[in-house]
Amino acid sequence: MARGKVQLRRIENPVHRQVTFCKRRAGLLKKAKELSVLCDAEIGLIIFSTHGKLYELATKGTMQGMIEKYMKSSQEVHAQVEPNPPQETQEEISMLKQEVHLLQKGLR
Amino acid sequence: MARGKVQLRRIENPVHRQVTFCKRRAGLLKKAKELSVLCDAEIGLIIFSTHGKLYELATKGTMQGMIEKYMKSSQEVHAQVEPNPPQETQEEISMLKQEVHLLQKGLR
DNA sequence: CCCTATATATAATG
DNA sequence: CATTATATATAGGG
Repeated sequence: MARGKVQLRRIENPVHRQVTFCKRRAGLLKKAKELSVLCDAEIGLIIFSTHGKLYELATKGTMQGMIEKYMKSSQEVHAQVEPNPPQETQEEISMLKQEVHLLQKGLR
Repeated sequence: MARGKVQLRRIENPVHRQVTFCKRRAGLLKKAKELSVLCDAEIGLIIFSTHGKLYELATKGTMQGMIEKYMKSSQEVHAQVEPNPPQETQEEISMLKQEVHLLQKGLR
């Protein structure tokens, strides 16, 4: 955007990072509100800055209500599919499977 | 944006609304990821469509962890327990590791 | 904060 | 789903 393309990696300069954080956070919140209004969706957005400061948005009702609704829906939707296994764990499985595959090829 | 300015109100035409929902939802998720990476922030995003379908994003860890952190930070007194990774998953990892081991021996 | 040049997002259309 | 004309978002710089 604007006078310089941006790299998709952590901005090292703390001042730049802070400025960008403010601007983009505002933009993100605006977009979230728009999506909610335009498409009649319910949105909950939680942001923790690097230093742990909390920013939030709940477009309908409260964040609490949002969370509760999420809990229920989440259980229904992917209780069996991908419940709690952290992404990391899933990735480990993938890696291992791939390795097994390679090793088996190596044996032949 | 684009060939026509947008009114900040609910889109009545169900088809248009659905299309817009898809596009903007994708955009919002992208922006959220970018903000997270660029500014090293932790973001949790929950979206319920008009018909109650859930879409979510947690940029670090799980949504569960995000929610717990939120609970503490917002100073609410909602103790929430996160279930542990399923044994099944852990076992699968063990099995795979062992298999890798055996195959490696086989190669020697 | 405000501005302005550009990068992006996306409404409308093919 | 791909393209394209415009509307927005925003990086860099006062």
